[in-house]
Amino acid sequence: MPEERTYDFRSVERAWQRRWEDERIYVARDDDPRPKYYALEMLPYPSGDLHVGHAKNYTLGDAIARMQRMRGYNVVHPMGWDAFGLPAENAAIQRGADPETWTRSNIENMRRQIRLMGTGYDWTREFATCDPSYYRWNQWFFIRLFEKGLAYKREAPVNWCPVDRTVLANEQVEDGKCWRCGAEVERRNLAQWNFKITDYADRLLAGLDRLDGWPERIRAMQRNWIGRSEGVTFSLDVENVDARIEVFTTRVDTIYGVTFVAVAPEHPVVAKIVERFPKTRRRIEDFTATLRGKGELERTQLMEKTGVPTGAYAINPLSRERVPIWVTNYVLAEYGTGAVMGVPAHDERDFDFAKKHGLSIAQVITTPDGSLRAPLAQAYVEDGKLMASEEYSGMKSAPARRAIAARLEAMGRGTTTINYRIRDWLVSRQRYWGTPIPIVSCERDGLVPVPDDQLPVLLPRGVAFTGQGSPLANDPAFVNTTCPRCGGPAQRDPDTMDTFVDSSWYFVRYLDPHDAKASFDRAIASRWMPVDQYIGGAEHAVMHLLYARFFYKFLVDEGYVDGDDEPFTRLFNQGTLLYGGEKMSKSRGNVVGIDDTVEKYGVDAMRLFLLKAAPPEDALEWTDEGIVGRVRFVQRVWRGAEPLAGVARAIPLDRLPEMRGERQRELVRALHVALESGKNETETRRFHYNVTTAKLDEVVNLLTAAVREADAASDPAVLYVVHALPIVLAPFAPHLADELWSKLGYERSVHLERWLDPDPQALATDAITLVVQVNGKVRARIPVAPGIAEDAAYELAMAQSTVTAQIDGKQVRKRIFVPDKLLNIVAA
RNA sequence: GGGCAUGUGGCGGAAUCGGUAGACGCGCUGGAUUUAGGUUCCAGUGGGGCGACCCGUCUGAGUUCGAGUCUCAGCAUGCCCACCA
Repeated sequence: MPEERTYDFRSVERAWQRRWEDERIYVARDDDPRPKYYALEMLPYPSGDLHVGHAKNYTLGDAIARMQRMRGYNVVHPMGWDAFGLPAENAAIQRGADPETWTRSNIENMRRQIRLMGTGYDWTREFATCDPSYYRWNQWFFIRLFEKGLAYKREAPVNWCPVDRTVLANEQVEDGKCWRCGAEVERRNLAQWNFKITDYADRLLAGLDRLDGWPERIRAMQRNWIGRSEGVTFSLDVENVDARIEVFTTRVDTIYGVTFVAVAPEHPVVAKIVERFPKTRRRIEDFTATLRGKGELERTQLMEKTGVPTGAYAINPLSRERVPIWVTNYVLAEYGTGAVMGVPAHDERDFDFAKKHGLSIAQVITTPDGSLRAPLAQAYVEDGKLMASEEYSGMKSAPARRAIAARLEAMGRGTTTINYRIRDWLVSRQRYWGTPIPIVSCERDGLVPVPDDQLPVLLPRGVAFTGQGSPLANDPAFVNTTCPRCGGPAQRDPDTMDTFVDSSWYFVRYLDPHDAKASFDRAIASRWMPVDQYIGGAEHAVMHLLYARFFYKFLVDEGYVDGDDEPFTRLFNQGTLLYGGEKMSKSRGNVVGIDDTVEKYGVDAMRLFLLKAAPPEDALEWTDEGIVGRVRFVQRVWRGAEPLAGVARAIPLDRLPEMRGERQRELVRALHVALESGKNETETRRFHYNVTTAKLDEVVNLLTAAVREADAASDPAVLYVVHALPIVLAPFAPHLADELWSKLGYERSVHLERWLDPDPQALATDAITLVVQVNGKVRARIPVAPGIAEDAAYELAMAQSTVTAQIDGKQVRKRIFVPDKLLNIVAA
């Protein structure tokens, strides 16, 4: 039996959600004259059901978008679906579900749940990346990249996940394991499509310096991933073999300490040496066999450093010494040149290897004071002073590097080189549920792009999901086609694109989502870009966020969008939601559902809890008790304000009300403290609305007390706060705010109102508390008038027994006076 | 091993600048109201002491009139990177 004054959140919340959509209050217009603000949460994958962990992410984005809208911005806040991907296809294999049907029904459910949370999205911009009208432009951009030489197909050792049965990009291998399923990744030689992200390495790095609206942690992770290192690449002749070995080193100052050359088993020189020295063939092949199929993790980290001598020798170009060439497991074929100079005295890895295989160790760097002498117990890897290095002996490392680099360059043997750890983005996937790669392979014409007017290359329906081989490769009707150039028989590429391609430009498509003639309109996109506030978890630090930055630079370079080539001006990393101490996730089985929570406690209570419990960047523990406090808050607001709803219409909020006494002053001040907090948290982009909502508690607590007074209904200050309250609540508890606002007699939604500016006069106080310290310890708090002079304050302080008792008999040495705040008396 | 964070009551957390430590909420305790009350209202709630007081922000040093805040060292936790030559 609901009591008269109980706020019935169930019916109220649903009614407002309907009205907001009917009135299209979140639809952003391109021609709106107000300054634009693009708020965006990372594109969700429609996995099925939302839990309150998702709600945490969307609630923050929604509060920011609502706040900025009320602060006078033309806000665009879109939502859509990252709809391609493996789970849909796995459901097809396991349960016979059609991936599209499965995905679409998940989208339906998640859209319903997101609406249930009352988030103010502009649904007119919604799309799913599996819509042909979207992925068509994936294909179109793929061809543009291909034309510029930025998409290329190449056979190389790649990461293969045996469980998901597809290749993976380097970024998608974590600790040698597949980022999705955790299976140990294998190495395979396959011909695959790559995007040349390495061409953008320096710009991706330089751009990070400008992104001061990004968490430093994410920038550091990207810098680390790109991994720029400066050094020298030089070549060594191989004795009696017609070949040279190129090596890359950042420590060319240690070149006189080279005692061996280590090469990766895949290095081409190995074949030439084997040809020249057939007796070593067996040994090398046996060794290589032990490594075959082993992932990079196993080869480079789990296994001990090992190797076999090839029997050949390389010549140090400066010292002319001959040093043995070894095939080893610790040199990566893909990084640098696939070969390194071995300097055991000054490199830990080389030291270990030399010790194990009895290779000599030649010290060529000593400490600046020259005290360090062989035999070395471990590698000395610091810079120092050169020794045993001919004319360079005695030089410091840094100048020696420059001098030796110049000498090698003059000899025509070397160049200074910048090497990057990042590798090209491998985008082919041997799976069905993704964007088909729009390239046809013709025996005569080679790789031919599908003409633009034949896009999209549609995913065929009704293919068989056997779990054996790629569905597209097994479908002759799809694969067999004619060459667009010569008309002869040709084959379609049977692979689909990495779904990270889909999410690399979706944020631009939102701005012109229904364009059938182009990916998006240049003028419209340029008006809205870049994204002003991007919100998402840190798990995409070196995947999505790096790919999207690369892709957007390409879009700007090619003139598809004008303006800065960084797409996300500011990035906010949400903390995860924990439940029972663990991250809330479906796979852990510790989820708290949205539907149940909303039904039991209400949307606004859920939103307020998620905002209030912790700063948004921190991990937050969900508790069923904690949300009860927010349910109480919602009810308290209603019980406090609603009874006064009919008393007065249209209280002016642009000026302060008459305040009859200190209680009224305090109440109005509390409101303005909350307004100021909301403003500051938004402007500084800290978004610590946990503090702002705490200030709202104080307002409501004071209001509840004031309303109990007999004359509350005729008190201008109380009525002023009642009328202002919906505005300050609106970004955080949007339904409660609008319900109260309409009860107060206003026709238009409160979300179309202006946020109120905190009034300095309301924030000012006419009595302040002066803290009196003796030797830094608080001894008294005296109420004083603002602006009190030091001498007057001192006199008041010395009238306090708690102060004089501490000074008792001591000499006052010093007085520290902070106006209106503190007086510290130093006595000894 | 390297890098970056973080460390405050029983719990989540507050505390622009170095200036009243613990706002606000949960929980707990006591009281009120109610036929009843799991989501009502009020009050109290860092520890110690009867007490004017003493102690207290991971530990230890330091700077300062004054340190949760700054510096150094250590410990703990979390995240990221980890044979990249």
